[in-house]
Amino acid sequence: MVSIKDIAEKAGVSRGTVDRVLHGRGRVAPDTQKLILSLAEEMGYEPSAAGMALAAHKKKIRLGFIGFAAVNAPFFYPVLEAAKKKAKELEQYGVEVVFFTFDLDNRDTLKLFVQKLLKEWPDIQGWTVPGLDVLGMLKYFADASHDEAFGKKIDEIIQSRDASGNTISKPVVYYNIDEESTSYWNRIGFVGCDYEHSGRIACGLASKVTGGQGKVLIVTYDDGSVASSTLRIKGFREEMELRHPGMEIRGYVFAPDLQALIDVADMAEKEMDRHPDINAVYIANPGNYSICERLQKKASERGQRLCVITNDLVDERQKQMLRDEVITATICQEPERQGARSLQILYEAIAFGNYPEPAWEKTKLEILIGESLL
Amino acid sequence: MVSIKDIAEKAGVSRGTVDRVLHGRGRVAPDTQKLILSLAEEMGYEPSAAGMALAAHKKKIRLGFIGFAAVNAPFFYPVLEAAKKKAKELEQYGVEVVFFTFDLDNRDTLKLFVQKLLKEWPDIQGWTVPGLDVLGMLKYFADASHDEAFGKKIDEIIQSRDASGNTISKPVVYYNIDEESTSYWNRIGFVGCDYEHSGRIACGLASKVTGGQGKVLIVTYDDGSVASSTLRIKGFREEMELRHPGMEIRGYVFAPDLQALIDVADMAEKEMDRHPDINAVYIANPGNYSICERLQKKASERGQRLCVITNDLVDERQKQMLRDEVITATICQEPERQGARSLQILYEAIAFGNYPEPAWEKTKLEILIGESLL
DNA sequence: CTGAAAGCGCTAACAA
DNA sequence: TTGTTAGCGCTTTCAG
Repeated sequence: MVSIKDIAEKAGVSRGTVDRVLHGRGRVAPDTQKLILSLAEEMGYEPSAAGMALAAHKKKIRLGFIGFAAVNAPFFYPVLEAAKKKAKELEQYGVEVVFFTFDLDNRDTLKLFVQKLLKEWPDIQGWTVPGLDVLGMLKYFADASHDEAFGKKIDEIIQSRDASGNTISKPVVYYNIDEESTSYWNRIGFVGCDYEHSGRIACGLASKVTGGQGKVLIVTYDDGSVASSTLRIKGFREEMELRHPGMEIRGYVFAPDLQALIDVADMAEKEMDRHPDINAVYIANPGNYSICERLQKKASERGQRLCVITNDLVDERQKQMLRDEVITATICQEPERQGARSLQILYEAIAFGNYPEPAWEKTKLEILIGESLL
Repeated sequence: MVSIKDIAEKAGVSRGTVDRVLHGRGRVAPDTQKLILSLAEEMGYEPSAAGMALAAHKKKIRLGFIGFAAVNAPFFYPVLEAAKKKAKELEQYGVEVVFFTFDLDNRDTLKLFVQKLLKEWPDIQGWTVPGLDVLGMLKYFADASHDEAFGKKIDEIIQSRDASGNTISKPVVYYNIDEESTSYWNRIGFVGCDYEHSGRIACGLASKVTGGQGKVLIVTYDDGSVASSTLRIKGFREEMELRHPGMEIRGYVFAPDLQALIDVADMAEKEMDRHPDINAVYIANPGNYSICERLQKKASERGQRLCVITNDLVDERQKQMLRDEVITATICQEPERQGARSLQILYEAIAFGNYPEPAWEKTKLEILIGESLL
């Protein structure tokens, strides 16, 4: 192992100088610069991760993790758990992670969230957020609460000042959803799946299970405008047209407004009545999975089996449906990795100046069937 | 972050004493011991990973990775690549990894392997091996080559001496296959899949694709005694009997000896002729995948589609078959993780005394279909 | 049984 | 432009 000290000795300069050259900070005489660089090259210098990490302790790094309290967003439960585990790990590197969670359906949690944010933000050096327009939501919340003080603060939260007093945006890593439009902060990376690809895989599965003759009902638990499910459906359609000529889409059920969410299953049953040849259902985002049981029942009354494809693996009930073949397969997107890697990437950026390349770290799209579970 | 120094100051002792208590090395007065332990507890002491890693630099850790040169064992290519990547990473922690690879079909590589082993083994502090009886194979090789000197050395290779001069076995982490019978070395962990579970998943897939009515031909590219495929087949059968009453196994093709390997595809075709209702083939270990094309052709002559399940993802040709639906699905076992984690576990054991718990780190069993690839 | 001290590799503040 | 130095947290050796 060749260290900075070795190079310094061989070059007849101090360790500080070598450090400056290697990191391009501060001015160094061109000759020594060249000497040191070539020396580093030929001696095969590799920085010591342990040394760097130890030195980074002095930075007293604090990161903020913004996420959903998992009560009404079960998908985010494993994300949050994994983030907490990673936080414990980072603690061993002298890093503190502050968790800011809220539940969109619960104004109290939002209020607490805002209070905590107001208290803690100044010395948080970087953020991890679930690619939604969190700041926009907060602004909306501030308006709705007539909380002008908070409304004004929001922009500051993501900013810090550099040595010369200029404001600079703090680094932010997105997870789960990549929202490029929220460009008001310094997005350095994204950890999440390729939703279109997810839809293609769903189509492939449905095709194989139906012998290439799938007649498909598509169901989404949203108003049809949510990025994740529209992208999945796009992928599904494209794959179908490209490679599965025997398949057709028979219907598309979604909830035009929030109230209608409870009617989704009814609407889906009606579609099945209208199209008796439907033999596959694609549920493009997590929701109330009791729909699977209802549709499967309808199919069995006809003496058929239904291919049901879902996404993610959110609770024990869904797992049981997989085991019972009520759900044929579910496509997952490594939620644990989304929580863990987003924090890790942020840490490495702040501690060592390592910016992720490429910025999009794609999570695997895993196919799970009943037999995958234990 | 509370450090050993903080505890030492509060307890009015030196850092050395705290260290001794925390690691149970050396004798410490019972009172101070208690004091320090309670102090550590209440102050919430967590050891700093960076500090430990930096201090571990002094150990000059050298690890040995034993594996197959990937020429005739394509499964091991990604394993080896991942191990090399991990080795680069560990290099940044002051660790050197020495690679010892050989090709069982090539005596020259074996000879080189042995020479390197003889030269390097004394200061290698731990090993990573592909759970096969590598030492047994080497003994066999030594006998066959009349290389007595080497034959005698073999046992020493995995041993070192402790302070008092006693021989102790060096820690060894297995990957891919867990061979508990090779108990002559100190196996501290294993990274690999659950082969029985792999078979269960294969059965579940075949069932879903055949509407629960699969008539299955099982093919293995070995003499029927290799652990990985026999376990997979066991899992397949068990799952079938337990949960898929409509399925049946129609035939079982394997190669009684090495010569017969080239006849496997012929034998399989014959089985398909004998049982015209065969609609699924399970190829229980990697081999010559041209068999898939031949059997698929036979099926299409009958106007049928065949469900073909394979294991692992070894080359471009197999990938193309997946895309073309010649292979319906393949079940993978995270080869990259096997290479990377086995080294990481070994490092943490030697550097920090962290022994893996549980000893078996199970890799995921991933289902890949054509649409999973790009 | 305990303390003192050096050192692992790197960084950053300060002095020259 | 460069050198010096202290320090990040932990381990280990050497004295006592």
